[in-house]
Amino acid sequence: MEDEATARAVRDRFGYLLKLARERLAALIAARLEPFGVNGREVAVLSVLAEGKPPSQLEAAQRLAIDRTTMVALLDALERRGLVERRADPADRRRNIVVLTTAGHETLIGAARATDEAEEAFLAPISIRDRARLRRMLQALISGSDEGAGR
Amino acid sequence: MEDEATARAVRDRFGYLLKLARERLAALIAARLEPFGVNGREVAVLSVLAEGKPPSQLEAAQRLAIDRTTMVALLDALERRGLVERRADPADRRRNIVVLTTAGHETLIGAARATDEAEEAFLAPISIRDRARLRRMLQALISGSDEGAGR
DNA sequence: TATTGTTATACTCTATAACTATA
DNA sequence: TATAGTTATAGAGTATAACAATA
Repeated sequence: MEDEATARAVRDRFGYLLKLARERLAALIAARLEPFGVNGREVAVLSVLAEGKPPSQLEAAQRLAIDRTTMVALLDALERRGLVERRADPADRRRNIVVLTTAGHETLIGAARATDEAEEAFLAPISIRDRARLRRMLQALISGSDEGAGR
Repeated sequence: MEDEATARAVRDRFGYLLKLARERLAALIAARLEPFGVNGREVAVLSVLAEGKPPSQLEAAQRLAIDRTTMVALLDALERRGLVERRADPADRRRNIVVLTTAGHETLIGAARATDEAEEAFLAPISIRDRARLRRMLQALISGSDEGAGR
């Protein structure tokens, strides 16, 4: 029985570690993304639109685990800058198919590379082998829940 | 050269993995903390107050990597519920030393245990050995920056 | 002059509820 | 009846600027 039995150091908690890790990565990404005029979430949206066949707004939101109402504002901003276009789905006119414009594709190329560099800088303190381990562990921790279908 | 050279899957990015991991842990903690009437951040504050000698508001904020203006509202809420007390520092009357009340200490005991259980549930998908690895990796990634002094 | 705590304010990210148009 | 997109709204969490008290 220790003196501080109840007071496990906050710095050892995973909540704290995950918070700081994410903040550090976000800062690195933000710095490298600045020249492209998009933020990390917007790059994620552009990436999703480039993966496989163009999704509807709802599908895009689900792939990113964000709310569909959040996606509306996100796409408004991207469309205003001419990076994406909404097109009514002929097969189901309730849906908007979202596609990258040429400008959007070009922005994605540069921004994706910048994000890769930021991740590289983030991961620099650990070995290549540990980076793969870390990715696998995080994936295992995430799929422990039934996320993905969720939101 | 692949077809999707620019579109590295969003799900493979560490930003996405860290976001979802943190969300899952937060949900597990929130569920187990409900009976104690405190949230995760408040438990973190109580923990910091119990570690070593009682800190000032600013010191408590720095140890948690949160802003001192955020700490004001956090302590207001905890003090209103009788879990902490602010005491003017006799040595420097600009500072408030923040201490746990008896009720605060009792809440911390139960809430810290509940948080431990939530972390255990969160980490269940990976081996004990990997949990230690994960903690070490995250700590290495965090200290790659000059956090801690920051804010 | 600088620092601690405080207040006011605002911004980001997120979620809920209710509406519309389609199905 | 149910779904996709939208709007309005609100709630966390955070940060900035400016102020009072104190150093």
